[in-house]
Amino acid sequence: MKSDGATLKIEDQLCFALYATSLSMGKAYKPYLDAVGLTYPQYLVMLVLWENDHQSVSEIGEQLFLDSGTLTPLLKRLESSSYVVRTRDSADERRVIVSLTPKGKVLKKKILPLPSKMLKATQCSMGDAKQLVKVLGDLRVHLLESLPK
Amino acid sequence: MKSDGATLKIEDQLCFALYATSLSMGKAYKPYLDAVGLTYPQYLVMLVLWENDHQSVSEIGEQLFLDSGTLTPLLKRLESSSYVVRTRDSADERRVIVSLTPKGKVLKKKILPLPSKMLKATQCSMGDAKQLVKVLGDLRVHLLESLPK
DNA sequence: TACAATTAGATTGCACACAATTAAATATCG
DNA sequence: CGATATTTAATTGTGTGCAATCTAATTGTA
Repeated sequence: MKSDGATLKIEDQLCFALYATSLSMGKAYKPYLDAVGLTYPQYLVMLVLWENDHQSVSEIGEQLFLDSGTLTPLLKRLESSSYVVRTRDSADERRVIVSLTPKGKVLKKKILPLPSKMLKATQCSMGDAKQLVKVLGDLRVHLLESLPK
Repeated sequence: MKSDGATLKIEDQLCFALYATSLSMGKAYKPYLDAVGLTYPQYLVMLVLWENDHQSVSEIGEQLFLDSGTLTPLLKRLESSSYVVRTRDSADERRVIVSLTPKGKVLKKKILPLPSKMLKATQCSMGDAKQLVKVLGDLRVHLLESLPK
C-alpha cells in the first residue's frame, strides 16, 4: 500500500471516472438524438433556447461553458438543419442572435420525454440525481477556480 | 412547478452536470500536462502503460473505453513525442504492442505529484473522492447497459 | 487443407473542444 | 471629436471521439 502506486492507479482516479462516465453518457443519448438529427452538444443548445429564445452566441456559451470556436460551427450546423436561425443584432452588429425556427420549437415536444428516459437509464432516484448534480456542480466550480487566472 | 419546464431545466440535469464537469476537469489538468507536452487522453494512456508496459492497442482501449479510431492517431502522436514505441507482435501480426521508451518511463516520476494536486483542486476529501468514483462507476455501467445491443 | 468467420488495427469522415488570432463594431476617455 | 480600448464573433489549427469501412492475419471447421 505504498502511496506511489496507489495514487497513480487509474481505477481510483476521480478525474478518469468523470471522463469515462461523461463519454458513456454521450453514447447513451446517441440513439435518441440520432432519431432527430442532433448531437449532444447541439441538444444542449436547443435546451438553452427552449428556456429562452433569441440569445447571442456568448450568452449561450456562458450557460454551456463553451466558447465561440465550438459554438459557431455547431450553430451553423443547427441552422442548416433548420432548427435555428442566426441573425445580426441591428442594435449591436457584433452580436449574432440565435432564434428557434418553427421546426425547432416543435422539436421540444418530441424531446420532452428524453430527460426522464435518461434518468431511468442511470438507475438513479430523483433524489440521488439531485444530490449528484450538486456535488458535480461544486466540483466544477472548484476545478475552474483552481485555474491560474 | 409543472413537470414539463422543470424536467427540461438544464441546471437540473445530471447529464449536463457530468458533461460540464468533465470538460472543466480537462481544463484544470491542462496547465500541468502542457508542461510535459501531453493531452489528458494521452496522459491516461501513459497511466495505463505505467501500470503495465507492453500492451496492445485494444488492451489499452478496453481500460480507457476508447476505440482504435481514437487511439491510433493518439498513439502515433505519443510515439512522435518519444514517450512510446509501437511494434508489431511477431506472434500475431495483427497486434500492435505499445511500449514505454526510457523518456516515457522517466516521465512517471515527474507526473507522480499530479493526482494529489488535482484531488486538492477538487477540494474533495479522499473519502468523498472514493465514494464519488464508485457512484460514477455505477453510473457508467448503467448508462452503457442501457444501450441497444 | 481450403475456406468462411472472426479479430485487430488502420483509415476516413464528421463533429466537437479550445487556444490563439483576426476583424469589426462599439464604448470610453482625454 | 478622435484615438484607444474593449467586446463579440469568426477563423484557424490541433487533438480527440466515434461510426463505418477496409485490409490483413488468424482461427475454426468441415
